[in-house]
Amino acid sequence: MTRYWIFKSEPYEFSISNLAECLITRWDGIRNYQARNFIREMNVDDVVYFYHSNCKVPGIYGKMTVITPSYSDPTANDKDSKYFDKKAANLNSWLSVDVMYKDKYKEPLTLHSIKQLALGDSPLTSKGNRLSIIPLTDEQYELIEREINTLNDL
DNA sequence: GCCAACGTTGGC
DNA sequence: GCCAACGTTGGC
Repeated sequence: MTRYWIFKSEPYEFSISNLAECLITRWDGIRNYQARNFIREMNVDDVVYFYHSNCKVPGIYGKMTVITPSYSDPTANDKDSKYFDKKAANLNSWLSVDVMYKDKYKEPLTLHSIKQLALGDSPLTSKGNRLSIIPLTDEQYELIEREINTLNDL
């Protein structure tokens, strides 16, 4: 069963353009239990939208796919990593997946536009949302995908 | 830069 | 186990 997700990143840290260059990256440094539990549910070929947060125009800027099952996030136990967690209980305290670049949109789907869609309840559009990994229902995915395709003549 | 919302921490 | 204080996220 293919599932659909949104991953957030601050573009100053890592952007869709960075991913378009390196093509494959490990999505690591997630240090929130709810987000970690979502990573655990991921499967190869899951579809992920790349969301730019904390920037001038927040929104969905591209697409990627999950290319590995979840695995222990090596940065949690790496003293030299900025994501080092000295309290991490064990190797599986935190999880990563690898993702592969798929698309970078000429016209991003802005948060403003997303709020016009009838997504229903989602951490994406609720106030004060800080969740960096957000699951989408099939219906939410369809709405978003259709809007992006319209915007980009896909 | 402001500040609301939320997760985490730590004293009790 | 409660909850106030604190730190961080992220839209505006």
